[in-house]
Amino acid sequence: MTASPAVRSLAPADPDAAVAALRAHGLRISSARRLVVEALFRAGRPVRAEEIAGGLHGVVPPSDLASVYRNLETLEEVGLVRHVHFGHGPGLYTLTGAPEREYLLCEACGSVRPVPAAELDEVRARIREVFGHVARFSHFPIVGLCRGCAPD
Amino acid sequence: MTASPAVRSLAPADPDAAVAALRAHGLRISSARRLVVEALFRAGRPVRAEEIAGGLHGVVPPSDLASVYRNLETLEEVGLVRHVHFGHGPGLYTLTGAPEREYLLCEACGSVRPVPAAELDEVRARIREVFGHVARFSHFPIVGLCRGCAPD
DNA sequence: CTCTCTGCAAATGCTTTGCAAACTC
DNA sequence: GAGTTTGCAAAGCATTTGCAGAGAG
Repeated sequence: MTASPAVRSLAPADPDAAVAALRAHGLRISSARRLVVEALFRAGRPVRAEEIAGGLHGVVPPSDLASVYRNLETLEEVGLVRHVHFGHGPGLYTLTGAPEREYLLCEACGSVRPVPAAELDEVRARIREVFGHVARFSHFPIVGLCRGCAPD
Repeated sequence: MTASPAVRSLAPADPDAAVAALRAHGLRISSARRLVVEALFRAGRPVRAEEIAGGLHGVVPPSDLASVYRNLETLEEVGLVRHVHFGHGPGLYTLTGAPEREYLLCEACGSVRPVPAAELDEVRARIREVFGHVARFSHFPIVGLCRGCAPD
């Protein structure tokens, strides 16, 4: 069984593929929308809406913050984007990807450790056994103390 | 080995004990401060700052929102209070307690399931084995699908 | 040509801050 | 009295919304 093109459509490899996916959803491709997509690909990590609007330090042209938020929302509805909350700051937006990543946040040193979702499957299985609950750590990270900050 | 009085001081059983703990930290007991403490004991569940300021539906006298926030912050510093975030709304404040509770949040039906922290110790152990990370689920819940909402 | 999407500005929701007066110790 | 803490008002930050005009299909 080989990977079908349909599978790829969930995690486009580049901005053009992402734009094609948007068109497939009946969405129009404005320059503002394309820009958000480009910015997310360029960033390659979760970023604030404001960074995108600000042009990612000159990497893409600056654009309107409200439009960025509207587009991020649209892209989330379509499943191309998601966002995470580390602590109390603004939400951080990132492309949904393969491999999907989930996060461990250290509340002592502030470090964020992204891990492929599969590495948390054992933990997920344990949670499901005990509570019948299927856990996702992609919207909120697993908060605690990283190896360096935990005692002994 | 019997429980010492010192251990109890971390989780006062009533408003007076809590107030005594505050005094022990050199804090003054104003009526606004006492009121926040009373409200948290009365609520018995995580509540919004605004609910406290609003008097918890007539249970305590209404008070100033800014003072409520300031006092919640002070109480958190002292370790008497903590807060949780379920989704995007306001933070919810609660007394630190014995047994401490952590939360499972269903993103489909919105249900919140509080569980004694000890019930998550196995899960915590697994996370520590794999990642060396000591997890706490008290600031952010474990988000996912509850038993009723998860497929098969 | 139609309907979506944008840019701007203003509004919203939660939380923090400045400051003079009130209160605790 | 000295030093906290309050209440009020205003500011701050992230995000959302209204609306007329621009742009995509």
